[in-house]
This record gives sequence, structure tokens and C-alpha cells, in this order.
Amino acid sequence: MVLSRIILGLLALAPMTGYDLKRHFDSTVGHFWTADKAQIYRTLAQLVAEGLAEVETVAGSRAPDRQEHRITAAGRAALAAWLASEPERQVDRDPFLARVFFGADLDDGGLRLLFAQRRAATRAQLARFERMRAGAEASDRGARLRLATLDNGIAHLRTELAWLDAVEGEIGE
Amino acid sequence: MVLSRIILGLLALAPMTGYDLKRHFDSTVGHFWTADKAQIYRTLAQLVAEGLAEVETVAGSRAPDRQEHRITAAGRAALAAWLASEPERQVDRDPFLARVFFGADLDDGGLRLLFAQRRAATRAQLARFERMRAGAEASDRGARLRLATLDNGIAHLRTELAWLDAVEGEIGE
DNA sequence: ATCCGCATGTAAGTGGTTACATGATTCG
DNA sequence: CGAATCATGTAACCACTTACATGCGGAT
Repeated sequence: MVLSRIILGLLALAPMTGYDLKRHFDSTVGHFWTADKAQIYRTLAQLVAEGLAEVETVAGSRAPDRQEHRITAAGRAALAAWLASEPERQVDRDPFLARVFFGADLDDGGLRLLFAQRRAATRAQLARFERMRAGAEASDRGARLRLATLDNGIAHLRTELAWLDAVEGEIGE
Repeated sequence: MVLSRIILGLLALAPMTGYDLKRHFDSTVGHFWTADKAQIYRTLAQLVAEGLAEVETVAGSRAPDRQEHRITAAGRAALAAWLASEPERQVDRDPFLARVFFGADLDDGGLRLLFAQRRAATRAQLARFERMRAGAEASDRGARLRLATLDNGIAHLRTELAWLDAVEGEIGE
């Protein structure tokens, strides 16, 4: 459900192929939703079957044929309805915190490695997000909202680093 | 995989029924992992089939029979191996942020409602976590680590509220 | 020649949710 | 008398991941 609406939202910006969508899930919307191509192609077929999108085969001038998907009027209505509906409840599943929770069974070295890995991963992602932020501008309301979602990710990554400092300080002693 | 190891971790603390485990997923470990009973019973059966846990039927003195599950030596080894293994990469999927991202198609009232709902949900969860925190003590290393995972949740919820303040301030003007 | 980017999809499996179904005991 | 808690499980479905499979065009 959420995936199909995000795809509709992206198609509302411009007609796209499954491949184009995949690139969006790897970049612009990747900080709050990911999807792999098997999922994307399946969902696109579904949207077409439901009449929320339509396909047009564009002969590849110098590449394979593109299956361009375009949002329909019904699709725009479905998108608007979803935007105004109550957000699905979010599940937070964190394999790292699961390890920390049972971390008493781990020796000091293992625990330090666990935190070090988390710190490295968090830093790397923060750097990625900050690069994305730098190359964006808040021209209109839509752009400001899209930037706000990125800022949300950045804020949480910084919080994670601060938490790591606190916990490692406590453990280190 | 992660679910089965968390269950092993809980069974390492004490033998339990599926019902007991469900209560843990609703309370102590709920802030980083959730599971419903269908999943729990299925996974318990799997663990027994793999020899990582064993069952003992305890006749109910004043209630239904309990299927007590106990971790085996092989189970402890599997738990230790998982603890020392590299954490599975975490997927962050947030239906709320997805709505904000496409929020330009929403009118001002819709947008304000969206943020208000998020704020209420965040506050409610923060209150729950803080109550849990108050009733806990950091006696030994294990308890400190378990508390740290709760503090992680609290820190992120506070960050979310701060982010909401910032975004709503910007939108409101 | 070989690899990378573009572009499409299928098959099989795992993980997770929802709905259905049963039954005893205890507390108000 | 009814609701809540304890306790178990099945069936069906939906969401997501991984692996397999193909083929063109352009750059090194």
C-alpha cells in the first residue's frame, strides 16, 4: 500500500520506467523508503491493472524499449486520498539494538566492535545525507517539505552518534 | 533470523511459553522489535526442529497446559555466534515521512493535521518509554546495556519532537 | 574483448500480519 | 453473568528479498 502510493507520487512528478523508479528509491526517497526492482515491477503492473497508471512503450532510439508509466486521473485521486489518510503505524525493528540488548553475553572486544561498526555505518550515512542536502535548494513549499524529510534523517543520525558517545563513555570506564 | 535469535536470547534468561514471549515483545524488547503470536509460535517450532530449543509440557495446575521452551547448548552457541556476527542492515521505512515528502499536494489544514498526529503519537510513546525507564535500575553490565537500548529510543523520540517544532515553525510562517 | 549502464522481467523463498478457532480460570 | 487473562494454535494473505535470466549500446 505505502509502496504503491509512493510510486504514484513519483509518477505524478514525471512519467517513468521501473528502472527510473529504482533510481529514485536508491536516492531521493531512499532515506525513508527502499524498494528493489522485483517489487517495483510487480507494483507497477498492479497499478496499471487498477487503472491508477497507464503504460506506453517508447521505442528505444539507442537502447531497449522503455515502458513509460504515467499516472491517470484516478491515480491522482488515489494519491490525494492516501495523503489525507491516517499514517500506517510504523514498526521499528533494529537488529543492532537487539544485539546490544543481549550484549552481556559478549566480551568487551566484541561489544566495542559492535559499537564501532555502528558508528562507522552511521557516519557514512550522515555524510551521504549531508552531501544530498548541500545539493538541494528550498525554492517552493514542495521543495521545503522534501528537504525537511532529509533533515529528519540527519537529525536522527546525529542523535545516534551522540548516543554512541554516551554509551561508549559509560562502557569504557 | 533476527526474530529467532531474539527469542533465543529471551529463552536464555528463562524458559518460557509462546505467551510469555509475546508479553516480552509487547514490553521489554518492544522498543526495538515486535512480533505477533503467529510468528512466535511458528519460530518456536522451528527452533525445536533445529535443536536450538526444547519443549516440556507443564500440566496447568489451574490453567491450560504450558508448553515451556528451554534453550539448549546448541541454542546458546547459535545465540553467541549471532551476537558476534555483523548486524543485518536495517531498513528504515516511514509512512509518515513519505506523506511529508509528497505533502505539497496537501492543503495547509491537511498538513497541520499530519504533523499534529505525529506529534501526539511521538509524545505518547515517549511517555511510555520514560515510564519504563523510571521502573528500571542499572545494577550490572547487562542491565546497563538493556537500559541503553531504551535510552536510544528516548533520544530519538526527543529528536523527533524537536524536528517537528522546527518544521512546524517554518511552515506556520 | 570486457565491463558498465540501461532496461526488462520471473521464481522461489522468507518474514510478517490478520482473521479464525478453542477453552479454562479469575475478578468484578 | 460477562469480561479479562492465560494459553494454544491454523490458514490465508501480503510485503519484501535473493537469485536467475536476457540483451543492447557505449566507453576503456
